[in-house]
Amino acid sequence: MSPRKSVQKELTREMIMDAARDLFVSKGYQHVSMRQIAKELGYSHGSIYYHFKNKAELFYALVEKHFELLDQKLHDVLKQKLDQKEKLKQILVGYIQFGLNHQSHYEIMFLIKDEEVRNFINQGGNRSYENFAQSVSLLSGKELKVQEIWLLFLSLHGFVTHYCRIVNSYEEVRGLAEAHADFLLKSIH
Amino acid sequence: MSPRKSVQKELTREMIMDAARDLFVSKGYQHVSMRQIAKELGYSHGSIYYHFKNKAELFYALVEKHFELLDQKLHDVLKQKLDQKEKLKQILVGYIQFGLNHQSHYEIMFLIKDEEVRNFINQGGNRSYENFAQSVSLLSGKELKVQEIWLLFLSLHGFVTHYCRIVNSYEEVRGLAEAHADFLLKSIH
DNA sequence: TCAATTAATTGACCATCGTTCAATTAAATT
DNA sequence: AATTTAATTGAACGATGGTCAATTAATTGA
Repeated sequence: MSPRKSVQKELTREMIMDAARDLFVSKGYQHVSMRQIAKELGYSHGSIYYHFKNKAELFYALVEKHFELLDQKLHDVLKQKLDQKEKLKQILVGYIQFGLNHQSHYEIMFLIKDEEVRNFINQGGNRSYENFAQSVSLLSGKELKVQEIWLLFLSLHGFVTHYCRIVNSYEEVRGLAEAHADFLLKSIH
Repeated sequence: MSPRKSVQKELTREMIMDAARDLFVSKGYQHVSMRQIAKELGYSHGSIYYHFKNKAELFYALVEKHFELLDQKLHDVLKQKLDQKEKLKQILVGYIQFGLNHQSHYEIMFLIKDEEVRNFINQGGNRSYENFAQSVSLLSGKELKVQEIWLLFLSLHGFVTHYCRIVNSYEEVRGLAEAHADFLLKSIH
């Protein structure tokens, strides 16, 4: 009701991000409004603009955290006790798994074309891709052209893109995802 | 200015589609408004709703035609004088070419997640895919699992998806597209 | 301690969107 | 010529993302 609430009740970036995450994940970027997020929090929509420049920046703040998660996932696979061939497959499958279990964020990371959102991306995306590429290169056992790794990535990307929003979780396409990984690995062996 | 203009100046579905096509292709589905289309035509925005139920249906009317174009393209490749291996590659490359030279429509055909638009699709998309799959199967020379063809398609799809809107035409990535086709063909040979 | 300053929140406001629909007028039908 | 039908208009609706003066709490300094 009143401007400037007592300090215990002050809105924080974290509070906004928590509310926004749920909505974005369940409804997708386009179908969540700033007013909905504010309502969820019990604040006016204007207040969000005090903490985030606009909707795209708010979403990107969430996405950044998810890039870290993707990096973490890769790291986890690498330190598993598996032979190289197995690890390599795990990386590919793990990438698909990540994409399908964080659909709304994957959309923003790699799918959204909006100029606005576009401007925020790229740093995180490139870093994540570099990690991916280097790991594949190391584990493949043979000299791979950078181009080949890129094409491999695009092929994984196609799988995720297609099943994003068609499917509700990775589990629904686990078998096909593994087949896709095998299919692609044939190209580099 | 007046309702019900003289019959020579009557608005037609074709007129609307022509104006809309240009706008959609240059700006993308999301960034074209019904008012813009109407303005382009010199009519009020309401008039479009007399000819099309809504924006999604208008767009889908355009997309249907592009599916026919895609089918035509496939047909053209098939009747070329090439050995099977060459034809197969041409199909893959041709698919990418089509996607990148009709970006805004490709988006709707295979990328858009909006419920509204979703409902209109599928018939055309499935038929086109069936054509693609059957051709690949015929030309591959060996018994391919349906699953393999599907994964091949998803891999092509990833390429198109990524370069859609990053690039302005197929020409800019011709070399890479051909490399992608070669890369994928290694998986089924 | 209390005035001045700063920080956080509000909600009216703007321009835009897709869509609906009563009113209007030209064309077609009787 | 009267009536019916078909096509077009533009005001209106309920949304959207975003801005900003006004307001009030917290903080700072004298």
